[in-house]
Amino acid sequence: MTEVPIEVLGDLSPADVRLRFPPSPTGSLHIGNVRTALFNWAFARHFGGTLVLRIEDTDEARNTEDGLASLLASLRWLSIDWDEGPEVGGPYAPYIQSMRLKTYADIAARLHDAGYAYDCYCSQQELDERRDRARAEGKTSGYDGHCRTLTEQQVAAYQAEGRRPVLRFRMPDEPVTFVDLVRGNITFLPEHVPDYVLVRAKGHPLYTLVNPVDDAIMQITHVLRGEDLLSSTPRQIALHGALADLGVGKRLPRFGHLPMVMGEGNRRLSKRDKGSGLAEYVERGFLPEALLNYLALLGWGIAEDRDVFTLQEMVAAFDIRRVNPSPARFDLKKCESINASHLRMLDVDELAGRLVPYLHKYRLVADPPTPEQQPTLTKAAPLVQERITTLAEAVDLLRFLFVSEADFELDPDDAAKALTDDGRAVVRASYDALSALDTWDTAAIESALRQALVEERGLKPRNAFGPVRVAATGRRISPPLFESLELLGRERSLERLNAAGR
RNA sequence: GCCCCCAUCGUCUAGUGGCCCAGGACGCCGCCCUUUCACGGCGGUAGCACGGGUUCGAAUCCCGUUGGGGGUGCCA
Repeated sequence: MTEVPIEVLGDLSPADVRLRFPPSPTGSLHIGNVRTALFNWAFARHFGGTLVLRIEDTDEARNTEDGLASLLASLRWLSIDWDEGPEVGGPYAPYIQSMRLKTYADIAARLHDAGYAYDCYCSQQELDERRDRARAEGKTSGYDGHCRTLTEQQVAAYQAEGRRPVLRFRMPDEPVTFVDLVRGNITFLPEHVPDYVLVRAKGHPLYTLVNPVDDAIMQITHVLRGEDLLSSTPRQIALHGALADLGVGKRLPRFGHLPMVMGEGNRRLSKRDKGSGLAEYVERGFLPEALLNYLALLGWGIAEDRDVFTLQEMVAAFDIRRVNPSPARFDLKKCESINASHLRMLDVDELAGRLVPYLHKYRLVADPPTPEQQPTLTKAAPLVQERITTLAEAVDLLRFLFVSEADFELDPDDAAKALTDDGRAVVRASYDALSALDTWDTAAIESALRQALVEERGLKPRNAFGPVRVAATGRRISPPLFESLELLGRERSLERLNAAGR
């Protein structure tokens, strides 16, 4: 009834807040990781604290060649910036774990010497057998503590067999309770949190060691991560305790576990799902600020009646305690809608600029646009602004303006439907009317076409302008016709009408 | 199996004991606007998982059930 309010800062001053985003450089950023990065970033920026980017590449099997470069590029595209990390340095450099192996080895040795961790000689097979048995008996599966208290003779015997030990953390025999920043109080009993491996038999440090160790060393104050890591939190808290005794790290970070991002149905959004990779969104022409806006909505909201906001607004309003703990499904339709809203919020020059790479991809404009292309693009941008959901959609809408006459072609399907015998007659009439014009602007074009087609020939606007649209733009779907003709210019317009009217 | 987390329209959510026979957004449907496609405007569709408590009063608190998610690795 009287729930204890969750303390976000405690006695920490806002500017001392330190968060981290610790991705593995495994290639394209996953959409779930983007969400995690965003929340950590927003939290740090909200308090004016520090965001650390740390590269967790100790699992060499998962790393890809240019993973780091593309990771950094992705974060930059998103405009998620970091205060310490690769390329910017910082007091705890290096921030790439494969360059910190010595540190981990030292700490592992100290943990071992102080008795916080012990050598475990159990073979994989023995582990599996005992685990299966425990499970069959309805007990917690996980390490059973077999090597916790080995005698010297037993150790000698194992070594004589040629066994190489792993380093295993000795979990304290007491419950672990912590206040999750999004879920409140959570308790784990010791019998449910078995001892776990810190270092492989080959001497290779595991995530279970390096992640908390670096959090401690780097003075991380708040850890925001996916709910999939909730069950491993008691282990990390126990490790932090041991590290503190060794003089590593000053304070236990506070943890907040973000809801999972789900894909279609009830599955976690996985790398294999369509729409799970950031690259797809870049390619389709989502705006980074819109994607981030949508991702924020998965678990967080800025206000009751509002779901479109800027990053600045998010930073100002962000409160981890207001994050919803239940899993959220990624809804592409809503994401597109948010993107469309952001597209409409852009000022025209900005939009024109953002369109360039997409038009350039199809060689419709140069990047940057030529002096001849720029004015057309600037005038065309507002014509598509309310018609597109993603930047890439503008390509088909604007192609007719930038394509060379030699490459211009009519969509066969649209031409067949619009340029019938009647349709071509309409086009011829429009050609006659427009070629008589001495001013070439939207108003003059509109009145000439209305006069010739609607009034004189008695056509419905729909039937009158349809064939003209296809003749001039090549498609039945286009920006507004009269504006389009003006932008196309007199010469090219008449040429196309003439060609299509025949 | 065992442990942890979660539970309001199809989806994301507002709601922290009376303001809620539950509000917003996306989607969907209809109408209006309209030179196409859109934008915009208006209207509609649809939900508190179930069962017990507590209380004058419960979507809101408690317990249970059911359902979903996560974990249970010499992955992270």
